[in-house]
Amino acid sequence: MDDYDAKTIERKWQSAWEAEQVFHVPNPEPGDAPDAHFYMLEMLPYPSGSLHMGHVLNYTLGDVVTHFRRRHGFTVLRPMGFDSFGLPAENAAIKDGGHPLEITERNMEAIREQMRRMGWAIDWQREVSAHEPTYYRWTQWIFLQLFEHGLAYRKEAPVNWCPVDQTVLANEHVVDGRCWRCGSIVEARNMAQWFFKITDYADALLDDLETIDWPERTKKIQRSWIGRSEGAEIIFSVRELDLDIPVFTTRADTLYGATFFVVAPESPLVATLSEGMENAEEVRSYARVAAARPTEEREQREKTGVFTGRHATNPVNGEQIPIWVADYVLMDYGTGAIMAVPAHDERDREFAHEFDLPVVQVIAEDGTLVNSAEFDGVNFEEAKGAIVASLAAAGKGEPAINYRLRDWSFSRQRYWGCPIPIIYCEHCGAVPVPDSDLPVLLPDVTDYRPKGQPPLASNEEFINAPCPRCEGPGRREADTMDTFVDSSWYFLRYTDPANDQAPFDRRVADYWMPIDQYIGGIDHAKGHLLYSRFFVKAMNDLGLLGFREPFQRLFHQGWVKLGGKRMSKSQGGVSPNELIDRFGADAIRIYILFQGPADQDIDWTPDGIEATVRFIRRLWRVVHEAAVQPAAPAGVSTPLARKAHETIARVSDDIDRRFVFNTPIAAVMELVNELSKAPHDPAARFAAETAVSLLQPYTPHVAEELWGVLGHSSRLWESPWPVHDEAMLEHETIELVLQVNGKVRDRIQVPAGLSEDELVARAKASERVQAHLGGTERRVIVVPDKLVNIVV
RNA sequence: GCCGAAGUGGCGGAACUGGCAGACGCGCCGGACUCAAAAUCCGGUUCCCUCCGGGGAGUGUGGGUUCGAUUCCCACCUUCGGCACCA
Repeated sequence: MDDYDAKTIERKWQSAWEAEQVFHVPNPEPGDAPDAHFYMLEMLPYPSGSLHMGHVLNYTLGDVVTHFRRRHGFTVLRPMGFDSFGLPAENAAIKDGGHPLEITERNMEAIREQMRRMGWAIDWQREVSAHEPTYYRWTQWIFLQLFEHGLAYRKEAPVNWCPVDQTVLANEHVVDGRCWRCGSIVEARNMAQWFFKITDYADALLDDLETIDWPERTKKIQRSWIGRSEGAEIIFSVRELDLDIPVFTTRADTLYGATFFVVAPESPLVATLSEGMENAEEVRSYARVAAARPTEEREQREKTGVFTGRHATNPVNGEQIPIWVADYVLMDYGTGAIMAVPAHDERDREFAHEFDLPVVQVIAEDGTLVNSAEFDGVNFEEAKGAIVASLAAAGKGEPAINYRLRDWSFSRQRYWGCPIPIIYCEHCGAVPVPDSDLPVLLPDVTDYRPKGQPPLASNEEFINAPCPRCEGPGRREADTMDTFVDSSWYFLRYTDPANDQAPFDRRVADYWMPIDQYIGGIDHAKGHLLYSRFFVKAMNDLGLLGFREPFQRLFHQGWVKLGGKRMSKSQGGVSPNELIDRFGADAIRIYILFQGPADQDIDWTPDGIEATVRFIRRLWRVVHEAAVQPAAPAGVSTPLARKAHETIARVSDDIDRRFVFNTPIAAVMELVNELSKAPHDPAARFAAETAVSLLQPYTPHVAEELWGVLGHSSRLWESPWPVHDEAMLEHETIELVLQVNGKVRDRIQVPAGLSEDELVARAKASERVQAHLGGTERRVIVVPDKLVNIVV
């Protein structure tokens, strides 16, 4: 027996898999009989560096599932690609010199090599990269489809501007008022920007969460991000201006308690209302200053505001209430104006307190209305509907729904991204580039540093283009797309990566999709995972796809942390490559999954990797010993044989039903321990085969090698998953737990299947039980084949 | 502030449907082999008490339901995540 040599074994099997393209799966031809197939996908890496241990966990998880499904007879699609456009590569290029393209491709090559060395079962023939024209041509095409159907539009709007990265950010990427990448405080700017109309899909995105198998916490994040709230739109009017101002409220029941009215400083109403008033200048200057206040300051929550001198009519009682301008009212939620009910809203109460405005209670302690005319005594929940109904009859209000979700701003003032295929023409406006002219290639520029305007704007060769409609002079859109656009449809391109007629053939996409198991970090809960759902729904509406959800089942792996922080590429210290050199890929794969439940965070420590190597060496030794034993005669049922069957059952159930990956390793360790204690058991060989076979998804290299040692000429990677014999799980004797008053007093071996009376008799025969049986017996609880509890 | 998740030995964790708390592994202690060490193997390892038979306590804290609670219910504490002037 040679010593276990990870390096040689791993190289050997990796070469075999590569030479035979073992993990490539072809697409079905039209008319093929449907087969059992499975689409396994992990979120694709961003090639701004090389892989870290977080990736190792993510992709090893996917790998175990891939092998497990393959060996259950499924055709498993498990592709890989690169989210290769984006800021980090560009910033790295600016910092260190070099071109983003060079840096990106160098990183991609390093990652491919790492992935090969980890032995992951990937169909490399389907590789896609966001920055390749063959890919982004279709990103542009999909954008144009959305544009032509009104789902992508350009408008001037206040947006989040990162002063360091010199670009606009989506709401999803502003964290605590700061840029999620560089941490600078985000500024509000008014700019013409591109948006996707994700708000059209707010209800669908909400409702269809019921149809997918996702972690509940992720659904909750999406639900609260979409933020649907049901209420009413109610019209307040300003008599002297003959002006109707609608407000949104969820509390129509408190309408009689509205004692003042507030308009957001950004609202166009500020100008209208202050027009001709004595203090017009004061009002406007407050609005100007307040609107320009940095978000951070505005969140201080100290109430400021100014009275306009105007009054609005409360539609329920005709009361004239003062109109204020105050920055605690936001322009981009509801209508940018509110009715204020200081008695029942904390913010309104603070404001009323600050400016000495009247407070009128309209809901009593018991939840019924007071001071509310004919609604007095009505329960507040009922009053909501009743008041809205009565306003609706008078044409002064109607039920309404508001969302906190905003449209997705996706244009970026940076270089390293997908060009937006639009040409601006003086006569024709924003004109789409015809399909036949796609892709609009990202030009090779030398200076791609951000200078307040997008780098492409100063590239004369790129920017000047004739209008596709009138052939007059035009200018190309100089912004590029957010990388989250690229990653909103990559999983579709994998199904048909070489298609040069379309982003994908609908038949093929419909065959593989939706993804059966998606694995990635929960940090994408309200970004990528929401955007992709929107894309799929929109493409379904456009007839490009036959399904409405991309990810049927979702799992979030935990973070691998170092010193309490998430691992990232910028943190040195733990290099998967170095670990592979020292311990081998199999040991690292098993180690990272043995640390605990895969959805839980792991504090990285190298302690115990050695132990994992030790386990593999132990396996190596006992399997070699067992390999010279004769094969077990049929039906042999030694304790070792039963242990093997039990292990098959446990491992299969853990991976399949429970989706846990640490306990199967423990189960196989137990089996190997038993085997090493009984090396000449008639079932020794069977136990060894079982251990190797069950471990194969975790340690595919050494398992394959040992499969050969055990005399198999077949390939383990394509051998059926073992099946346990149910009869072997039944024990002839069981350990009966004996309790007195719920405390364990004894454990005895008894034959399985005894009657309750017989079990009680045996329990009472126990001396240790008898010692605690003083007093009257009140009750006896029997759990057959398990436990007897005598209560005295 | 609102919403959500999690707290188990010295450490990572196991206990799936209310029924033996601590599987498996790390670390540590003792032993075998060895001139010695490494490697390997064997035994022990929740805490406290013990006349060595055993007894008691114990899953963040305090209560409750139950014959029986890591598991269910209530309150609280701590940590982590989401939202946050959203009307």
